[in-house]
Amino acid sequence: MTRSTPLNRSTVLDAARDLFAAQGYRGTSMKDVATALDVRAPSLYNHVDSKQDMLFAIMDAAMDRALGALDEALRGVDDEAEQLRLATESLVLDFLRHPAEVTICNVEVRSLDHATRPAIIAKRDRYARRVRSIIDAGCASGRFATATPQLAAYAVLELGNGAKSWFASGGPLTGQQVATAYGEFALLVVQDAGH
Amino acid sequence: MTRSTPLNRSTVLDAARDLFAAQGYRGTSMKDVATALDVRAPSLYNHVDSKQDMLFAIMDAAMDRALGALDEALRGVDDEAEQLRLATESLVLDFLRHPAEVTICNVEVRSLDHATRPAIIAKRDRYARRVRSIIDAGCASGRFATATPQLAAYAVLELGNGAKSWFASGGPLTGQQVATAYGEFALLVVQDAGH
DNA sequence: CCTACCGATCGGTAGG
DNA sequence: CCTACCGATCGGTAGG
Repeated sequence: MTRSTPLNRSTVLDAARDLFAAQGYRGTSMKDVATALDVRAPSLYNHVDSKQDMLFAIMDAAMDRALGALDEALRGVDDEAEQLRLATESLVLDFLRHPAEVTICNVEVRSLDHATRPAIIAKRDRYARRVRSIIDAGCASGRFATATPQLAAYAVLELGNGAKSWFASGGPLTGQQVATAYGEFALLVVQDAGH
Repeated sequence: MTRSTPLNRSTVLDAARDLFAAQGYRGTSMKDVATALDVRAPSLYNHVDSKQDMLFAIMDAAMDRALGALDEALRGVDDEAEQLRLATESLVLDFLRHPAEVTICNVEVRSLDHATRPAIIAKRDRYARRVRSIIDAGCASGRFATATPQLAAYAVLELGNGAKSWFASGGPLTGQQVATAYGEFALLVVQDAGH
């Protein structure tokens, strides 16, 4: 009888990801990760340097993936309204497809070593700044009409979490249907009431 | 020289709250809490039963406070649009005034004992259901016009987190200004695009 | 990949 | 309110 999953860096990180998301970084032991893979804890160190190494690798890859998806979604699109809609859909779909990574990125920044935390924060800020700059550009061109563009940006960035919560609660819509609805919400948020 | 803060259940819970919010429940030791109060760890047990007791007490009180604030905000208000605006403002102001408790309620449900977790989940669901029922009522009366009322409810519930993030980043507006803006956003979200 | 083991820290108790 | 201490568990290493 062979092991259900081969043991390598990728499968170790996948197991750690699921446990970190469900129980938290501090609430997960190396033994927990090893047990999920049906090995003993010391064996993990053949594939990862440390528990902290796993956390950073998971978060860094998740941020790169989200940033790449945003780039891809916006490629060749000039209209600010279309940019905002597509950016929101990209964000929502990323949250729905990768809820474990997103939970970890939201919660475990505080568990990162002081040495590596700034690198993750920088990528998170880059993501936020892209959304904010779409909204600012739309306000400058007159395409959007909100008096509080900064607040609108934070509201839009939070929509992914709303979609994730809804999806986790077992709602019946497909991911694309949810993403489409939230893309519409984002466009509404950048319009002042009454317009 | 006397101690800066008197030691009683209330001050112990306040210290635990700040540390749980900043470092997480599992990332905070009884010694950490005791050190913040300038005593030794065993002394805490004169005021609380256990670490788990502190977590539950903090979360339960926070949920009761939020539910009470929502009741207060909606008292005597019949129009669904005004209800949704006031509910959103109440939610946002609660998030801005009590960011530590809100962070704990968002993150540490998984750290609750299996025996006490359902009680907290029930209160959180009660809160969500009130917001959802406002939106459903507004859709039924024709006051709102969204094709996806369930998704709108999750989006509105998430707005408080957006406000909290924005506030934590050092934005220059007052809490009431942020709450007012997010109250407007909520009303926009329950209108279909183009209406 | 394993067993055996390290020092450190954990929540909590005894007993005053 | 303290000191002293308990068993359990932690991340990680030695050595094969």
